Amino acid sequence: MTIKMDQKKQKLFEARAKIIKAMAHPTRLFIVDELSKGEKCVCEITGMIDADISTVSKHLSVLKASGIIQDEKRGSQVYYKLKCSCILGFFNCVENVIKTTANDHKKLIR
Amino acid sequence: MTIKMDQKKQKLFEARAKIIKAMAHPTRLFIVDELSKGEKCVCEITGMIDADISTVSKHLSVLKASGIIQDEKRGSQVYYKLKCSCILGFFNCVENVIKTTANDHKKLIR
DNA sequence: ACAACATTTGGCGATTTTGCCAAATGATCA
DNA sequence: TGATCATTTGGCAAAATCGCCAAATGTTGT
Repeated sequence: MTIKMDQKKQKLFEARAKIIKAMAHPTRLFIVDELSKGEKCVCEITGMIDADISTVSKHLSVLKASGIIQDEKRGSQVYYKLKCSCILGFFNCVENVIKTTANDHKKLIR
Repeated sequence: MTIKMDQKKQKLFEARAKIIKAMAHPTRLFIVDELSKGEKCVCEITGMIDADISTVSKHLSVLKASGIIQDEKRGSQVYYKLKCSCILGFFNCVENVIKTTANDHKKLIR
């Protein structure tokens, strides 16, 4: 019900938003950043995050449902890894936006 | 209170998440996509979206607050445009994730 | 089978986001 | 000045998200 005319277009943007939404949380962003260095099991990830294990698990399932990461069970542990390394391009651009904003603030002060 | 040890790291990921969060909505994604083709005034944008004008205006202000877009008033109209074209890299990657997921589903069916 | 470990799921209150309406603000023009 | 157009802001109810606890599930080793 948001974008006019085209039903398909609407669905397309919803699908895209779901993926971006999956990254739209500090903890999940941190997880993606860590996984970009290589696969990790849940216990390694929870060791780095100050939240309940169940909370971390839910963050992981959001990322998995979006198709950004994938899991693999080995013994009693579950290992997660990125499915698309292009995700890292996000960070570069985000950093760019942060820098630009910081620069604009400086200009205002000058 | 999410990522262990480092206070600065925490703030960094929060700042990044804020920017990604700004894109994490179908309507806002649509707006960014449209603005990637060139600047547009609010009335042009609202003409393409089936929602209250005030709703669109609020979406625009979220994008503006995140530093992704900027506005410029000309006469009685306000024109918006992207601040960083790298934002478009997001779409490519998102499309990639969607395709990969679709492929995985096909494999399951086969 | 039982205890211990790793992870996920259910549920629930607290917080945040969303979207509409109505009202306010600002610019243009008669 | 008053009317009208363009846009933003305030407020509020509905919906979605977040994070904890407790409980369930699955695995390993005894």
